[in-house]
Amino acid sequence: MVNNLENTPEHDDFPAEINGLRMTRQRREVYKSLVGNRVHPTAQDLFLAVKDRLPQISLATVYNCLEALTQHGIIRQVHFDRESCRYCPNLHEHGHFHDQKTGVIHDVTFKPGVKLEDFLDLPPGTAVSNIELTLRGTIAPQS
Amino acid sequence: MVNNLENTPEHDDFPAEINGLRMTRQRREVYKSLVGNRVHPTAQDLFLAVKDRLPQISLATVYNCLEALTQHGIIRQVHFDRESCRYCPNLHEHGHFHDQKTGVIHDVTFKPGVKLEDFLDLPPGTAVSNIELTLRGTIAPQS
DNA sequence: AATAAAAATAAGAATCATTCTTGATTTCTG
DNA sequence: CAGAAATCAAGAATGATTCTTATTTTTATT
Repeated sequence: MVNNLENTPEHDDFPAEINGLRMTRQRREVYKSLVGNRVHPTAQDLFLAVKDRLPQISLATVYNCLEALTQHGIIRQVHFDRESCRYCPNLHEHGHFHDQKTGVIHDVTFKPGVKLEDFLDLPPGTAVSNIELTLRGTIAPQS
Repeated sequence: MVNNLENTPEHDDFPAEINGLRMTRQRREVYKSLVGNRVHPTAQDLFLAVKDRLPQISLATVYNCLEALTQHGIIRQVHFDRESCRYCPNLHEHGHFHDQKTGVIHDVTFKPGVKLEDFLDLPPGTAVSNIELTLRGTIAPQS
């Protein structure tokens, strides 16, 4: 049988490996669909997007890819209540603002130089390894 | 048939209504189990706790009660990733610190007087109606 | 290049928290 | 008290995610 070249690097300059994770064709397509995407898609969204290029991909594989990418610190999960997980390629520390009118999710950055202790009363001795900040509300139309 | 007195106020001074929500026996027991509880229990946890007093209560009813209490602003839901919802009787604005060693969830308060704009770059015109802040990490043993 | 071992994938079954449906009770209104 | 509305119990249904298994692909070794 013909050797499958699917998982060799392609014409674009996409790396064969990121953070020690081998970039298979599936992982690469999932990742590429996420990077060019500001809407914080769900696994299902990405499944549909990737299907155009890999018609035989399965939803389970998309979940596997997202899990692998997350574990290797290449992407992040975002949670809104108990809705489907959403995924975010923005690795900078940031929160999310969910516009309740439009459903659009905006990244929200911390002001430079701000530390947790500046605005939170943390129990003594706490070492925070992960922050998840979710805001909900509306955005007034700009005049 | 004997009139059912289950839902009349009892010997304790528990109100018959809170925020416009009638306190049925089920809602009262669910709420009481949550108030005396610092561990941010799940619906399942509360179901088991309430069962001691109301052996015939169903899990679905516990969910219904928690939903009603939440809708009326009497308690709050707390989310950790996509784990089961947890419930919190603390209505003050606060976040949660999840100790990854012990699993204990601590309430974390904002320093007095702090405003969101003090530490976040919010899109202009945003009106925030809800904040969810989740921290994960560890707490060093106190010397 | 051939082969064995390891990793990744596809497909669909299984899981599990939550919601929904239905019929019975209970409470409220008049 | 009668009828309407709300609540409840029990179990079925839903839906996102995970798991299982067989197959395919990649890597390591000869």
